[in-house]
Amino acid sequence: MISTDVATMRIGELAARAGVSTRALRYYEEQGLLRPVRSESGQRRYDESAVEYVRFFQQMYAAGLSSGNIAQLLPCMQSGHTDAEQRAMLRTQRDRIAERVETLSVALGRLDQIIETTATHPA
Amino acid sequence: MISTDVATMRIGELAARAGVSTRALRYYEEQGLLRPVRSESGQRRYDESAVEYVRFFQQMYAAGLSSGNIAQLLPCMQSGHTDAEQRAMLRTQRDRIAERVETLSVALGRLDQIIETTATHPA
DNA sequence: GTAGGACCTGACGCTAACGTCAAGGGCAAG
DNA sequence: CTTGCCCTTGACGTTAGCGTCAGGTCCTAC
Repeated sequence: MISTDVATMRIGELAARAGVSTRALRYYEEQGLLRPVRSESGQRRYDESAVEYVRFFQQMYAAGLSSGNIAQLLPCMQSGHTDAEQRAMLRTQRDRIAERVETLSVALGRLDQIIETTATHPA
Repeated sequence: MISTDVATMRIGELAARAGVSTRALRYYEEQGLLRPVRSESGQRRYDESAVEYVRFFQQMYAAGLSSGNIAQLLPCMQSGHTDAEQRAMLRTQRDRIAERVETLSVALGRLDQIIETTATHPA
C-alpha cells in the first residue's frame, strides 16, 4: 500500500484500463461509489486504486448486487471493521450469492442433461 | 409418463402450484412458452405437466436466459433430438452459465474475504 | 489561432420480466 | 338474483445500468 498517488488519471484512461465506458464511471459516481477529485477546470481525476475499485464493482454487479449494496460494502472494506448492521448485510449478500450459485448449478445440470440426451439423437 | 391429463387446471391454481403470478403465466404465453387450451368461455386450461414446465422456466430465467432462449430450448426437450443450430445454442448457453458460476464464485470469495477480515475487528 | 480530441452536464432512450390498474364476463352459493 | 371470486383483454408503470445524443468547454498540437 505504498501509494503516493495524486489522482492524475482522467476518466478516459480509467475507462480503458478498467474495461468500462466513461458513462459507467459517471454513473458509479452518481451512485456514490467513486469520489474523484476535480481539476481546476472541473475534470475528474482518479488515482491508481480506482482501477481496482471499478473491477470490484463489476464483480459485484455481476454477482447481482445493486449499486446501493456495493455502496454499503465500501466502508467495510476501507475501514477494516464493521458494525452489526453491516455484518448482517454482508452475510445476507453472501448467502444470496451462494444460493444463486446453487440455482445456477442446478440449471447447468438441467442443460447438460438436455444436451446429453439430444446429442445421441441427431436430427 | 402415464398422463391422461385433460387440461383441467385454471390459471390461478397453476400460479399457486408453480409459485408464480398469473401475470407471469400470461406473459409466458405471450412469449410462446405455454400453449394452454381454452374453455368454451375462453378461460385458459392447463394440464399437470405445466407445473414442471413453469418451474423449468423459472430455473432458466434465474440462470439468465431470455424468453427467446427458453423458447428455443423447448423443441429440443420435447422432440428429444436437435439440429446443428440447436446444439450450438445449447452449448453457448451452457458455457455462459458455467462462466457465470465462475464469476459468482469469485465474487463469493471476495465477500467471504471481507467478512473474515472485518469480523475480527468489530466497531 | 485553430483543428480536433477528450471532457463537461443534462436528459431522454432502452430492455426485460413482470406489477398494476381498468373495465368487463362468467359462474357457483345462498 | 346478487354477492363475490376467478377469469378475460388491453395498456401503462417500474427498475437498473447504462447507451446515446445535444450543446458547450478545455487543452494540446501544429
